[in-house]
Amino acid sequence: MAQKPSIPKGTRDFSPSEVIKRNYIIDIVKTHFQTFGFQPIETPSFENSDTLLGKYGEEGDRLIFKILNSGDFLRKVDDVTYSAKNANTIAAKISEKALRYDLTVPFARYVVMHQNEIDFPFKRCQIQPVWRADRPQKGRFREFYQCDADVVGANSLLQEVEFIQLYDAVFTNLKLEGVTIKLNNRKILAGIAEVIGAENNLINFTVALDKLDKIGEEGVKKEMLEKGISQVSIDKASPLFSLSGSNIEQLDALQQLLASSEIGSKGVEELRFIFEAVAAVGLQSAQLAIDVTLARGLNYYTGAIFEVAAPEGVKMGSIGGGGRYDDLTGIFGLKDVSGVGISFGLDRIYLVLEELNLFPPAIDQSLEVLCVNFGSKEALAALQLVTKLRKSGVKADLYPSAAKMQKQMKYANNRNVPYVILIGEKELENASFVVKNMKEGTQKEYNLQQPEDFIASLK
RNA sequence: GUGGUUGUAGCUCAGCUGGUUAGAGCGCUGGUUUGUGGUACCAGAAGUCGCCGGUUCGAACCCGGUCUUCCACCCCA
Repeated sequence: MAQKPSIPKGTRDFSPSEVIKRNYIIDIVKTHFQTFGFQPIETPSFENSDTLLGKYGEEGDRLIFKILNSGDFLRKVDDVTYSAKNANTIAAKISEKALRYDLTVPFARYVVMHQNEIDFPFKRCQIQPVWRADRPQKGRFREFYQCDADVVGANSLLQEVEFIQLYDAVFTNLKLEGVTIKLNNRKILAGIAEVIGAENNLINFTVALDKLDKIGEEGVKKEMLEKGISQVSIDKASPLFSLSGSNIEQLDALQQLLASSEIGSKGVEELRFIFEAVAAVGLQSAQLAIDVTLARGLNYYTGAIFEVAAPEGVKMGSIGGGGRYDDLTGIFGLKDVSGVGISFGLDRIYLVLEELNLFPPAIDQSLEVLCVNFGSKEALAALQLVTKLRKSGVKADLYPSAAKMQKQMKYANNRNVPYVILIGEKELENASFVVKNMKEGTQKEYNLQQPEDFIASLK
């Protein structure tokens, strides 16, 4: 080992306690996915490049990890292409596969490929890693997990309501209180653009609007001007910046503002339905808030747009997001299939739970009982006891060597083991075993033939 | 992809304008205590100063490159 080994930037190793905590989150997410009726699927880590490229915009294409072809791939590149030194052109020749960038596009591909086996509406969930050649920051990695739930083939707005409930159920179960589910509708954005006369500049308009909480009203207006939106249009959009009051009040204000726009009115109507339905079923711990500045990946959303913000005071980007896309599978040739879905950002939820100290206290308790090893004869009796404990479902272990007692006790202490069992010469003679409660420092003796008494005390 | 920032013992960090054998706390190992951890006291081990190159009599410190960390853009989970 001449050189210290390392891992690529933006990737991480997970230690035992980290894996346990990640699994804790995954288990909760998975449980609720299932109780809401979603069926799990998995797709390959890498796809054909043409499945992914062009689906996330120019910016997205740049962030897709491309996989080099096998063999003597440079042979396929002719001299003209080679000497032109255009990375994209050459990449297309030497790379035909790429790591998946999210779970939604592979899912769309899956639906199209399996359309004849699927019973629609199809509710699927998927928990797998994705990769992005992004520049890492806190909460931004190049390899991270997404937990997605989507429905295809159902136009009803009840789906949107259900996803809000799903978010609420998961975050409530995780004890993460005070998350805000922000809600918007693409139709409202389109309506606003129409009303102010910027419909040809919709994307620039919404991208700028999306930055409101970051750069403020003046910043947004400045960016809109730079992006070619007229001062007249910007002035007309002014009421948006002063939108306030309850969700219903904001909806009323929007309704007035968008009265002349058919699509905008439709968006307000949809949003109102969702709010009223959610109010009727109630939420346990999450807040639902209308946010007209919410734009997100405008590439394919056509209706509702969701984003989940961590509780106030936690500095973290969104911990979940999603929306409706009326024609996602269209890009793969299957028309008129509506889809709506959400995603949980596992890695960010982990960081938030860690910051707020919300993991269950005993979560990293990988061992309940450790038997001290006093030597070959005693260890055999201890192993028999350990075997019985394990059969009863107790996480038990025997220290493998007759090391110094101090060392064994210290090991138990460091591993957070609540009970240590001692079977030495004395105990063997009495056919007993001593249990030390590591937290309280007390000891109790049990009959070696009747470990049930001890096991019962653990429950 | 653009601009900036960081890297010293297992961990968290000191290290003055470049000057002999690079320090602390925690952790680790051993001992006080050969059947008792977490507290206390004593002792000890442990670092190619991220990596490569340059300037210099001399570099952890200055310069260049590179990797990594974090931050602001971009974008996003």
